[in-house]
Amino acid sequence: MTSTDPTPRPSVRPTRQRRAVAAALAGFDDFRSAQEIHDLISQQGESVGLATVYRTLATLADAGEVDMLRNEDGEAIWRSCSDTHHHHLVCRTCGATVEVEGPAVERWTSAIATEHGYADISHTLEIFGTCPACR
Amino acid sequence: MTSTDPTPRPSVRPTRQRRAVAAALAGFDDFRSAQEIHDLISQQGESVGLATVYRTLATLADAGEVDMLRNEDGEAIWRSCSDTHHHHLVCRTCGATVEVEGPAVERWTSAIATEHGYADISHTLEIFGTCPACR
DNA sequence: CGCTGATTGAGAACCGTTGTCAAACCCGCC
DNA sequence: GGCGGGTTTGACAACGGTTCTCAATCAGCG
Repeated sequence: MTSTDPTPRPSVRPTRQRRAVAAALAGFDDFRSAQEIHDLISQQGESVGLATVYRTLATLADAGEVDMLRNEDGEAIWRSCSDTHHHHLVCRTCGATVEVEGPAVERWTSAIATEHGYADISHTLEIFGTCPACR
Repeated sequence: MTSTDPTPRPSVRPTRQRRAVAAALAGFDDFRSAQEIHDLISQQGESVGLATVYRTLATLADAGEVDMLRNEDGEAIWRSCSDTHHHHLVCRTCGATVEVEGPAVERWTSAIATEHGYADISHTLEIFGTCPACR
């Protein structure tokens, strides 16, 4: 509210815990739940509280550095991501993930939305299947 | 496992409770949570256990008579639907929903999946925006 | 009418996620 | 190097949606 406030950014500190979460994410190339990430960190000898893992993931997601989506059970799963808009093809058995881009889909969704008079459009599209290795 | 089993269908009985859930669903044309549906039934003087509401919704969803999807918090929300495969254009302000079909999207997703060797494909696609009335 | 399997409801259990709050920590400053 | 104050953390409780349990009840059929 105070427009004269001289410190607009809350200053995110690079702590050991945040580094551990980032490292764990870098070690995966597919989507993992917060608990799995927490387990991996523990197995590597580090100790980071589960609440901190959640907090850090939420921060990273806000910053656009990780994708967060929900599996079919409604659980949140995370993965580091490229910075362009894209969708995912996820193996529902092993979690193997392929990033896919679909200009056609982008065009189709905005066309449909415009056609119905909807503005300020966003969309979610995820594809689930069984990957070659899991069949 | 017993391929000789003579009664493949478990026979779903049309009970008072199931009728109440169906009636509640018919009264909405947008997505509602199980608890909201349960509340509506209570307000109408009927008494149906929450667990029964969940069970009935799950059954209806299996039968393809209602759509179930997840909002951004991961909660399940339901709505009665037409029996063809389709997606939704949902107003993020008032919840107004338009059912849309996208043969192009269906084709695109299965093409992408096949291309990467994924089988047994399913997908989720929802479009969010602001409807004409809410702008 | 009586049988039998399907269905129900109340509440406990479950589980992912978020809130609480005192202790620990980081960083700029003296 | 030592301080000071806001940031971050972790252990744990709390929360909320969903599912499970199981005895009581019900629906349809002979």
